[in-house]
Amino acid sequence: MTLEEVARRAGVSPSTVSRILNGTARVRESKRQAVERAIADLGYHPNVIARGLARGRSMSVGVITQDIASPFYNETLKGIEDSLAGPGYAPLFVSGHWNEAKEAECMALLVARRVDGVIVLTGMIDDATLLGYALRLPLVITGRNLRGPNLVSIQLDNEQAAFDATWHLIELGHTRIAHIAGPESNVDAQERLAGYRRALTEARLPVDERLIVIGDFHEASGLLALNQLLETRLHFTALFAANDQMAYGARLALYRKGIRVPEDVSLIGFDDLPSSLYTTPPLTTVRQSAYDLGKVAGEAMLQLISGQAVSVPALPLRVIVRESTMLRRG
Amino acid sequence: MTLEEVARRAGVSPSTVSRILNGTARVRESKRQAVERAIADLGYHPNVIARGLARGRSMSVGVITQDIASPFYNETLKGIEDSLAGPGYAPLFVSGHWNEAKEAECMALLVARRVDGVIVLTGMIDDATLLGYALRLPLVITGRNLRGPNLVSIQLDNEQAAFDATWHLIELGHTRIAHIAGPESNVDAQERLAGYRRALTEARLPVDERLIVIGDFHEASGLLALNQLLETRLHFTALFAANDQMAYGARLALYRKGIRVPEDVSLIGFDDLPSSLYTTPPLTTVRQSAYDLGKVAGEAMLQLISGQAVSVPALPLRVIVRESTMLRRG
DNA sequence: CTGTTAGCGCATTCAA
DNA sequence: TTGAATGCGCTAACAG
Repeated sequence: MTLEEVARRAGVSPSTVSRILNGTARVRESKRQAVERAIADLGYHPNVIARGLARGRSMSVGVITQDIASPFYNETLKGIEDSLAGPGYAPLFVSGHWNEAKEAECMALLVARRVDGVIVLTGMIDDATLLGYALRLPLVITGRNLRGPNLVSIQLDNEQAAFDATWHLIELGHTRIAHIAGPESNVDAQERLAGYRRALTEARLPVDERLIVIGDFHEASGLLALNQLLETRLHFTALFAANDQMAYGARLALYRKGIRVPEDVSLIGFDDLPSSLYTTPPLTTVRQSAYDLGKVAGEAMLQLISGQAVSVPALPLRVIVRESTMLRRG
Repeated sequence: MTLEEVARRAGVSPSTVSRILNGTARVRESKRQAVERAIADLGYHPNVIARGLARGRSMSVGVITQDIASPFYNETLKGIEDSLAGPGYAPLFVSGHWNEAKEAECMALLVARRVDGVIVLTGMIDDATLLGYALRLPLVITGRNLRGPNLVSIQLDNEQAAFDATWHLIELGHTRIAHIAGPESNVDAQERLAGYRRALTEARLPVDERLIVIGDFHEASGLLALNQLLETRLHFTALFAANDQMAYGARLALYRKGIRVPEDVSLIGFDDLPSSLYTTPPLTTVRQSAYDLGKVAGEAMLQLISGQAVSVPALPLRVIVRESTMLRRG
């Protein structure tokens, strides 16, 4: 099924069919109907590949994610998919696996496929390289503070949200609050740690460095971190994990030791993964709408592509109080 | 950067460059080197779109999933991505949202983009339609028993695995075993229910239909189902949920009522989601390697595309005993 | 072994 | 308003 066959069957020229398909010019009503009939009869679908070649646009945007199976970024991918679908764009997902070299490969792959833009979800690529890419195609990037032409970065106020999370614990009367941080190289992790510190400081509480232990954002590291914490025999009545997955790990470690949540220690996470509503007890956490993040990123990309001014709405973060935190006892 | 510019810079014809790029024919070593230098100098990347047009192959395969953010199928997508990456294929993910009409749209979108094949992860489209599509392009489909040219279906023995899961409970001494089933229209759900029934029957235990309640594979429905079950005031000491997500919901409902797992009721799920290792207590479940499923599907697709004979390795399912099941008390 | 010549299916000039 | 001609970047005969 080609456009030419449609044209022949409708008794018009290929250009006319193309015009009708794209609304590029006015066409006599009778011809339009003939063409539409032909399209229906033949079950014709325009070849997006050919169209891409001709127009120089592929109608697809690349998305570099770290792991397509990440419970947090999944939701973001969904948001991207939804925002792009309307205007006929398709996302092309590639995984960088937290690896700078791999990420560069991904970018090359996307460039080779002539995507019309790339959305980078918190990548490892350095800022300079990224600005270089922005010279060639529109870029939307999350979790970074970058300014540049052809580039928009979407940020969430991790620092403030971490402050709020820690503050929630403080308000509940906790003074010995441990923190499981994310990888030191990760900007989000740094900001969350900073927010934790600021909250303690503003509350005139000491920051005990021994109460801060580092994980890698996965469940296993949360479990490990908590065991480390326990080995120090330091006293603490509350725990702030830099993401929900690590909170899950910590929660299991606590369970293993017979330490109750929230009676013995209050636990708060960060992300509000869908499953956090179903942990036992349901996890108090910071909601960042991963879905909205994706949606906003996709919309920004569309604006970038079409040359419009981009406006990025604020993405609010807020503490969702559930049952894993409670007033300090005694 | 086009192939033509590379040719000019290397002092050869475009065809020669193309041959070197594709290994289509032997080329004099000196020219090869000149071309390779030119490619490096220019930072040239072949235009996959143009190549697709010329060859009639897009080097991409469509993947129809129900929800790109599904914790189970995520892993599968990852497997697909990995298996396709080697030979230079890229997956194009689209979500059907458990909706037959939407799925048809997805298929149209994929056809319009001229994907070289489509992998359908347990779709809602009926078999006949699917066989129709298989006339036009290679199809790999999971969770169904279909035979046909240009089509391979990958199945897991859900019935046997559900039997094993139920049997595990029976061996632990449970005789009153409830089941939270998946949607009646879903083949996997049907098979799991059948396996549950067969296990009871083989153990000469009565099948109490009131102990079977239907969910939709999401957490919330598991919670709801359990509450329904509790309202009947029927006695049961074990529960088999047709997937882990519903098991999570059920587990929370139990927690809310102060019913202990596994002391008061043993709980077993199905899927072995990554997070099932971190629930409290860690969930006994049936492992189906979602990742392997994807890998196998991707490999089958590659074989189909290249016209090779397809061989689908068996995908074993097995019960992973963790801490949510125990011997029946008293 | 290599260059020349046609398309792949479509959008887009340019004329009419 | 419409058709004919041209080209997007590449591959694949076809000659040599």
